[in-house]
Amino acid sequence: MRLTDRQKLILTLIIHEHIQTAQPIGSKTLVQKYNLTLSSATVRNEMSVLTDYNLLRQPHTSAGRVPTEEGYRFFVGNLIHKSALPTTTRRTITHQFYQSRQDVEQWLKLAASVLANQSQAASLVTAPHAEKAIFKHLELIATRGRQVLMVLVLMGGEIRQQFITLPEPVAQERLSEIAAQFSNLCVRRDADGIARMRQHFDALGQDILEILLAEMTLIEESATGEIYLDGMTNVLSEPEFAESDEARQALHILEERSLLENLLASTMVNTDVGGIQVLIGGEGTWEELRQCSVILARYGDPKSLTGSVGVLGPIRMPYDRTISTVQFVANVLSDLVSETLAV
Amino acid sequence: MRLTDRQKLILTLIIHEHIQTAQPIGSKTLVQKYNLTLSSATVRNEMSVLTDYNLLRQPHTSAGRVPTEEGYRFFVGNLIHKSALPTTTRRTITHQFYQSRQDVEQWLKLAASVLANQSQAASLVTAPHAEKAIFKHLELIATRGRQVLMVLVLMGGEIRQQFITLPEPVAQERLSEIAAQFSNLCVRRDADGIARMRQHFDALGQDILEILLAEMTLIEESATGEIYLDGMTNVLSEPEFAESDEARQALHILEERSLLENLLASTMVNTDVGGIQVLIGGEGTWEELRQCSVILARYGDPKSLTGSVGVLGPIRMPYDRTISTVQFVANVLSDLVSETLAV
DNA sequence: TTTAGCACTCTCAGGTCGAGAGTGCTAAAT
DNA sequence: ATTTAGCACTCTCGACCTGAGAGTGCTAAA
Repeated sequence: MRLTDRQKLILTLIIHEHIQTAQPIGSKTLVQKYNLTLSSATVRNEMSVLTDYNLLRQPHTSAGRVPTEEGYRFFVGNLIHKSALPTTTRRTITHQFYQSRQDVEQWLKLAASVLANQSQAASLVTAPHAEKAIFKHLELIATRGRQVLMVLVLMGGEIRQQFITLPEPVAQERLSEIAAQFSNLCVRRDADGIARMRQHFDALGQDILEILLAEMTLIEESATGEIYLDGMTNVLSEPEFAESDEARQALHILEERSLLENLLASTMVNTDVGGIQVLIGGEGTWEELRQCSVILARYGDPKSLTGSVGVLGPIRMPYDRTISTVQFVANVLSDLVSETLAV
Repeated sequence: MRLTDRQKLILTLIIHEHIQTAQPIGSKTLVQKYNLTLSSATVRNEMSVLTDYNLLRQPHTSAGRVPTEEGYRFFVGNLIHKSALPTTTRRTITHQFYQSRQDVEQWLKLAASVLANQSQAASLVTAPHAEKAIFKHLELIATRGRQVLMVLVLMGGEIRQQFITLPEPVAQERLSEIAAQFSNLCVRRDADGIARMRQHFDALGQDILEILLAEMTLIEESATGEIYLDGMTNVLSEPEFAESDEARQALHILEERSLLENLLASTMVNTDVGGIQVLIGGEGTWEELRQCSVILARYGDPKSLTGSVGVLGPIRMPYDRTISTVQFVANVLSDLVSETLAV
């Protein structure tokens, strides 16, 4: 599909205008508003062509034109000029990160909050997660009776805590001893590697080893880390969701962890760190997202820890700005992660 | 305000019917539907009285009656018969808890999910939190360079992790030594107690001690632990929120952590473990919740760890069932917490 | 005290109507 | 070969009207 420059201009203007007003745009309005040196009739003809190409659509005969999903896709793919985020915005964001508590959880929450505010849409951020779980450190803390708190630290900084119940009460000194043994023998090993160390431990140690293995397998199997959401109410205030329950459906995806993981997994599979994915109107696969667009980026260290960050908003979304924002936040997170967490 | 039995019956029936239909209820409908041995005229007279008492309201002259907030309050305060939750439901819930992973975080998520499903409303659950932070265990794990991962365990099982930056790189053995020193000297002490141990530590130890103190103070100052939410989309599907943005406002409270903490703090202040608070229509204080009711209970061990659990739904809510559910989930959590976490 | 009867009120769904915005087509102008 | 003016046509949207239906309050009788 080859468009003339004028057609591209008109498509761009219509999208631009529609994003602001949420209304169908007519030929006359367009000419007036942008002082085009064209008559409305000419614009009408071009619009007609764009409609044939399925880039524009009329809600009904004799209303203005509205971009189709394909229109948006063409726009995002070919016409968008990747504007860098204004320096002031970038400074504001960076500032917030560097003055927050030095804590991964805080950073992720902050990233979600910043994205939600900047884009006025719902944001989602997943914790950095390694494909392979590599052991770093184990801690066992007696609580009472046979209950023991197990804290497992992986290379890269992922931490999991869990209460386990031992066959019989064990003194704290004994637990610390075993934990130290693990931390010495198993550091930098994966689940298989740890399994092979089995004979170095006594009965109690072996019990704990089994639990540890189960836990590490569990971590590896989960496709993504913890998921942080923010700004869901932003989406609700968009006019296109005023009275249908389309918004409810879209937000439902965010709430249902398993759906969300699917979405992330299938979208991120081809995306490298630094890359960005734009999913417009569900792309035929996600029925519930027919009215929504999702912009996702990957952050972290490609070889070890990666996570996703993105926003979900109405199709009618300021793509250039939002894409820049998502990308910028992903970069900031990448920096923070590689500074503090890298293996 | 003294009501006759018949007035109480009529009020109860109207509330009951309105909760199901979300419509104003007329005298004739009421008589038919519930086979009352009364004429509609009599019911009309009684309705008129209840309207004078400000327990009922007419959306407009010559529509049926709708309960007022006060009506709901009277109902919840005086007329409700606390029905125990059906045994099967209780078993289902208990079952889910006892077959989940033994992990506080899992339990809280599960509690939120169960409540949201059972009540078809939004649910909120806060992590158990002690008024006084009492030290139990410290762990220091070298990551790289001067970055150290600090894991702090409090009596009661609250865990906080944080990256700290030391003035210079320190070997893991040295860190473990210091951590062990803390765990020995400071166990069962509060922030003040730890501060008094300052002279027992060397320079590095004192640096860490300061960070530790700051962290403990921070924990104490935060009124509640982590907050888990679920089922926000349930609220959106209620007919009264179909086309206004009242729902958005209400859900906004759930998203804005600080607002939510206020709500919890001011509501829970008079509530003991085992007790329950019902906040109907914002009670004049919470403008955004004018259309909503919040039901909250406290769980945990009154002397050490407590948290809140509750739901937020439309005013038009099946109070008896929802209250039972919230109370039941609170009890289950109390049991779990006192079994595994108690000091 | 309760109830039958009745006049009255108000909403809601449906229908009609004109204004306004926008289109596509045609024929003239560039 | 494009571009543009002109015009007939289409469709929505809000305003307005209308009648059916539901519900009320009051009065007088049971």
